[in-house]
Amino acid sequence: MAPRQDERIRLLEGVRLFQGLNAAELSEVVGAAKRLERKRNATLFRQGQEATRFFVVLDGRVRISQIAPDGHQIIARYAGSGELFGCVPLFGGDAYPGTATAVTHCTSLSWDRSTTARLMERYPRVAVNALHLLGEELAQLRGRYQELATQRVEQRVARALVRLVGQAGKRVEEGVLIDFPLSRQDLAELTGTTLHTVSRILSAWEDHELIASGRRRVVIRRPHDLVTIAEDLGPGGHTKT
Amino acid sequence: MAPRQDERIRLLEGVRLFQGLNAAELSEVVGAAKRLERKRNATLFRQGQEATRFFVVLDGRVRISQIAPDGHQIIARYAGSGELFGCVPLFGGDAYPGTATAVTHCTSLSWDRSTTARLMERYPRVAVNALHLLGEELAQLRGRYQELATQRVEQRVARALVRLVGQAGKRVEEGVLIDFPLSRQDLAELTGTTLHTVSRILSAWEDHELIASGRRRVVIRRPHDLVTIAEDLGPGGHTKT
DNA sequence: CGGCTGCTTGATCGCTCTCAAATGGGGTGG
DNA sequence: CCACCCCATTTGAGAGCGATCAAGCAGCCG
Repeated sequence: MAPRQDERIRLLEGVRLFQGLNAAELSEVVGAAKRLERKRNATLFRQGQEATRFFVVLDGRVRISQIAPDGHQIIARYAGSGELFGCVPLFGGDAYPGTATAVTHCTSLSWDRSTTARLMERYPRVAVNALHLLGEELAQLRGRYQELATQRVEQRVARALVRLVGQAGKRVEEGVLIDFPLSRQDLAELTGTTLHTVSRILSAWEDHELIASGRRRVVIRRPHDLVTIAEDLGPGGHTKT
Repeated sequence: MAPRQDERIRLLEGVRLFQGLNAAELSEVVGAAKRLERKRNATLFRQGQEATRFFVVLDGRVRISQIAPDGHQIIARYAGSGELFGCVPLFGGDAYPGTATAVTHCTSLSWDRSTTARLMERYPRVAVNALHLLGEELAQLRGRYQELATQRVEQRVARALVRLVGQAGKRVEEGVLIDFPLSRQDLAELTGTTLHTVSRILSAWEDHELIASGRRRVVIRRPHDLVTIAEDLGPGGHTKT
């Protein structure tokens, strides 16, 4: 196999949507894709735009946010390497429900609507994979929904950070760094609260040396204790020490 | 075609998961299904159980609820005729994420895991339909998530009722009745609040003759005004008259 | 070095939860 | 058919979480 092709295949190696396809098929899939590079803070697509393509992150991180008619904005999720976003064309939707922004410099592959349809038709395995991935996303969202409906802000922020550690945690000497720019405002939009409340919570945690944070930067110094806060059950005893 | 077969097909006529299948195929699908009848308040499956089957509602209404470790319960949704529930086997999940309860006497069809897989393999159209339906559910949930994150309780309750009117609204002389037993507690679990708060809100609406309600019963007398409350933007002016 | 953007912190308000108790409608069993 | 009891609902009082309003501060980039 040509080294050129080999390299191309490697791009999609970790992408679960294409799991089960062989080298030749993967190569074909990559061939049909458009590679896109975006620098930090650039927009990939906007909420309400016609959904012409769906994307896979190759490198970097992308923020998916939604804005309500009343101006309130929320962050639906962050997508990192190997993850899908803008999957509307996969299931025949019309417009993108959110806006995708590059949080770091990032590269992605994307396919247009008809190519997407053709791929799923030719390789039913892709459709099944898509079904699985969508199912997982649904499960995730259900969990977050329940969280939002039943838990206090502090707990929600803790959980959000725990999830982010899983997605983008990087060991540094102080602890575990969330490896992309993350402001208080971002955390607020991720957990359904205000930047003021997030700031107060992080300040309190900083006092307890649970985290170390700065401008758009969060390091978890004692992940285990954060998990404890995240999982703390019931409105009973809020033992914070 | 035998009238027997004809009748069986009719069962799945409105079910979008099987859209595109011809009569013979539909008949086969029905043949592989297990018919299940449950009376009011009976359980179809419980949260955490191994997900062995997936279901389609033929008649009646089913409540899907989730309970958190801390005891807080939420209602994920209500499923009516033609809708799917317990779709975990469709996308290879493990256990049911919620509990399904018959809210009214109801009948359903269900298929086991292997039959499901076989159906999707034999009729790729079914897999694609499933993808579409799941996509819609995801979009719905995203909307409700944003709602929960950004709106006041009164607005959320109004929206929940508006949705329920769409799903189960029935014209009666006073207005539009939500056509299944619906308690204050149910509405609270549907909107992420408490039954007390819901009770107060409904009482206020009742005073304004916007609704008429009773024990597990809600009639919307002025749907248009309810929609106004539901869509009322911004924290600006809460003009309630 | 200057201005912008993100962060902190105080003060206050009010929505909503919590706790408590009373009321009443409806279904059930005798 | 009636009486009783259970359960849904209502309503009050009070507390508190978190939003809102309002400044001031400090990195960082240009």
